[in-house]
Amino acid sequence: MSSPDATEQHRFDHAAIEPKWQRAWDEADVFRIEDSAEDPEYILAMFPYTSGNLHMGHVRNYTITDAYARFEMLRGEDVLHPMGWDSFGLPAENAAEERDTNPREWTMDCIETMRDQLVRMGFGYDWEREVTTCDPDYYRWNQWLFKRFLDHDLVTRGAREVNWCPDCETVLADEQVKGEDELCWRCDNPVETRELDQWMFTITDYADELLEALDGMDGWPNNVREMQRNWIGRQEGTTAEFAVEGYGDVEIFTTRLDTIYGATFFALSPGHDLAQQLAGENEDVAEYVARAEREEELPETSGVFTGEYAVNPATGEEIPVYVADYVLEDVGTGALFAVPAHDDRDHAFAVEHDIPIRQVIEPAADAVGTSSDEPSVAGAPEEADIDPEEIDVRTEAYTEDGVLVDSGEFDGLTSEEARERFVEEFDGEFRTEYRLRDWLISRQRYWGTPIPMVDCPDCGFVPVPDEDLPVELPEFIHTTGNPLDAAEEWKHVACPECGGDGVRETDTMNTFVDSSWYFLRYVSPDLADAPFDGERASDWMPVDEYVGGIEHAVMHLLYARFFTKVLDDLDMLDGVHANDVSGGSSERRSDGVHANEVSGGSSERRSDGVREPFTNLTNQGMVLGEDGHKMSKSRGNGVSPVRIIEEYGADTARLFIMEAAQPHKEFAWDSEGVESANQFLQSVYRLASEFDRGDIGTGDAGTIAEYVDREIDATVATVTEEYEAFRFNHAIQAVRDLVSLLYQYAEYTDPDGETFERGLTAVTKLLAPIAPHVCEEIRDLLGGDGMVARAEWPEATKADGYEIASRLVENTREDVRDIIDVAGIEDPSRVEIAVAPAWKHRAREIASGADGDVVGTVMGDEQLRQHGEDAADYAKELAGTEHFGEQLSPDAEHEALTRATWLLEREFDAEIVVYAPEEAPDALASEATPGRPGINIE
RNA sequence: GCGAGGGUGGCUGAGCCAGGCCAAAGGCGGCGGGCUUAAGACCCGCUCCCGAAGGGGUCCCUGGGUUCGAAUCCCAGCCCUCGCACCA
Repeated sequence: MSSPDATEQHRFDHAAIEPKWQRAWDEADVFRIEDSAEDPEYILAMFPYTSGNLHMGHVRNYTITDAYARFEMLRGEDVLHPMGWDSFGLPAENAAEERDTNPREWTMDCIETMRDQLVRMGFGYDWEREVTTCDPDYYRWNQWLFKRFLDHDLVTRGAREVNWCPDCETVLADEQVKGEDELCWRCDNPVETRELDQWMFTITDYADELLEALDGMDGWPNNVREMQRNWIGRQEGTTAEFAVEGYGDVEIFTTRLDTIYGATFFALSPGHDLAQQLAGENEDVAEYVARAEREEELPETSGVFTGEYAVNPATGEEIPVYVADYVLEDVGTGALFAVPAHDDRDHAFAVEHDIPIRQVIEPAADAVGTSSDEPSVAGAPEEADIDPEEIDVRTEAYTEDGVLVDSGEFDGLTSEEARERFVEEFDGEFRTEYRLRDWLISRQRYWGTPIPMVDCPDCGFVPVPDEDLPVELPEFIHTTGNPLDAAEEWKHVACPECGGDGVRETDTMNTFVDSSWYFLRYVSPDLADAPFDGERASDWMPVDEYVGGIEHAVMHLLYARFFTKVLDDLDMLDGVHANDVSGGSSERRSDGVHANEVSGGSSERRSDGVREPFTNLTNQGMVLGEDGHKMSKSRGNGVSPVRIIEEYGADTARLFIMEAAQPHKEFAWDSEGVESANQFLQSVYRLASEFDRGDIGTGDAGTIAEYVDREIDATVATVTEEYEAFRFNHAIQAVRDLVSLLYQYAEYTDPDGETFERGLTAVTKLLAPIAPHVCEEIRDLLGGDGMVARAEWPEATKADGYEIASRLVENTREDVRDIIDVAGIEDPSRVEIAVAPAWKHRAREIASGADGDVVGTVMGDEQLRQHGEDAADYAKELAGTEHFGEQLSPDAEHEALTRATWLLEREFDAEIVVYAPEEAPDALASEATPGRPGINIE
């Protein structure tokens, strides 16, 4: 594999250096953060589920936070960058079954393995803050918090429809029901639905705030906020009652009360109480309801007439009542008045069932949409009117707002006015409906947090007293159903209230409860008398940078927001809002996924503070397999992090991942890219090593050193900006360019030792957040004080006029190339370069300030007139220029080109002469203009 | 259907928010050269068209518009990706 060639001695061995530095960091407590730290940068990655192995998604996620955390540390920030384990959950039970062990042992083994892998990746965590959710010291606080929620009426218990596997005797999550046939994932038996009493958190109490606060969260990607908005699904509408003779009033919910005059039938969902009742009396209805229950999906227009009629409160008319599957039980009230003229589904149903279609809304330009707060652009045609004549509701529903017609005395009202008006007219009630349901936290599983309640025949459900917490899990029992249910000894307990025979609640909590506040536990992981130190949490929160997968866009991120708001309302997080108002708003992220508008009118509640756990959120993109598809076992395109660590080392893996794409974008694994990352690291090491051994001779400082110095400063400035903006790939590119420049420098001449070392040191620090091990090794080699992990981030700004000078040099080089190419010059021996004389700069200056008569203004200048014809010609040229970019002074141009002479010499292998402003031969100087020197090639 | 994000040179992908050396970064692929016995790796150039001195032409999904000036801003359309959805 390795032949001992010359460069071999300048290679590093990742297998040797990585563990070495990992140990060194650990021994020096580099990543410890003191409790006394004040408002540290809180950088957090979503903690992993303890599946047993890190995958590339984890590696990417954790490389991002680690690099950023190290960067902030180097800049002198206190950094909180903790790690923990999302370690409860059903897979552990299954694994335990398969392997004949128990979930605890299995999980603990997984944690050991995964922690080891994290360490091997070189991730710097404060392991003293490690949090493990399946540890009783953690989940006791789930129980404690559950009780506080209970105290504050945020817990309810009620019947819910759930998936039930009769064979396994347990509830299943939706994800655990396979395919269209709805089979149990474990035993392949058909799943039933059952109504069970379940514990729930009333997250719906916070629906409005959860929704409205999203507008101000400009550190979050738009798509996540939108997904949460969709999920919460607020609908503002109206309820009203329709009387069905003999059966009383039926409540409906509608967002289009304005169309009520057009209601030509009434529809109930098959699950609606009245539908069920009618099924008992009418065979057709019974048959249809049964069919709807049995079959997954009925045709959209299916339905059955019940023989009953409902009274339209607007018209007093009787309209037929149907049971129809397209009416959903859990939307609104499960009953609606149908307006075929103005709703697509109602329309289709009416056509199918031969029900009249009555138009009651006509299009009207000024009634479309809501208030038009944007004055129409001058000259633009009026808001596209739709000709009422062109609307034919017999063929298609007209679903836009408009003006009422055929609505009795209300004709002419706009839809919006009508909705307001009709609420009173027809005894309706404004109501806001949500798609969001209360959060069902009950799970009939073993491996979770026991819900701390005791069911007493006399007292009902009684909470376990705080002093008896935690309710610990009993020994795992292999059984088909819920092992807690089978744990007889554990289950039977005295009622805390009356002392009588009670039975423990055998449901455990959904594991999303664990992850809804773990970021608070990191603040004070060992605290014994509270879930977290409120004061410190108030100072340290919110999390400044939260990074994780998009799959948690709704569930976890919504629950965590909910918890944070509740904890604040329980006065456990006093300072969070106060702190949050000023700090933490995200300036960065020009990645386009963030909000472009901040809500103007903030609600009153928000003025109290943001009450949000995560200021900036980044969803890292997926790491795809080499074939461009999602990595999966079945495709066999997975790449194992451990294998990569072994073969190339953690630094290479980290570098490759970070340079492959910006964090939020997906990218495909690419073994050539990995190879290239590795080679780059080796070449950085080689350069340092050669320099260290004196293989690179050193000479005097001169213009080349000046050039290199400026590039070093520029690189430092660029890299700093790019890190701040989470564009690590751009940062790496800049470092690569600098390394390449250093190579060229050493190749061209004996470099100035000081400059060269400064360059190497800068590279080491700039790269350290991403490839920390090699950088430590190089720093060691160069004899730096202490570790890079604790070094100081270099400070530098780009030199004055740096960008303009770079462009000048680059353009000049390109021009030389062009000329040689186009003129077909075989072997240039001499290149003469002359910057423009000062008077041209002056002319340009004057021209840029002139309005109108450029030539006149320029020639009006006494000094310029002395240049006669030449000045006039140039003035004409300038007159045609519309935009004057910034340019360097003649001297600065001369200096910039002189500094870059070596690059030209090196490239063209010719003598290079750069004339000072007034020294050039006239012919050459006359060609030159500011920013564009005259060039002569022989 | 509603909403969000996109469409850039052979591919990938920056730039777009804050319009101006933008024929448009970087990478890949391709071409030429260096190094090498050779291959690989590495290094240096080229890679829209025309051009015998740095010039000209065309170009950033399509079509309009704003502007002295548009890949960038505005309008309309087409297409893609994602989220939600028999949602009253």
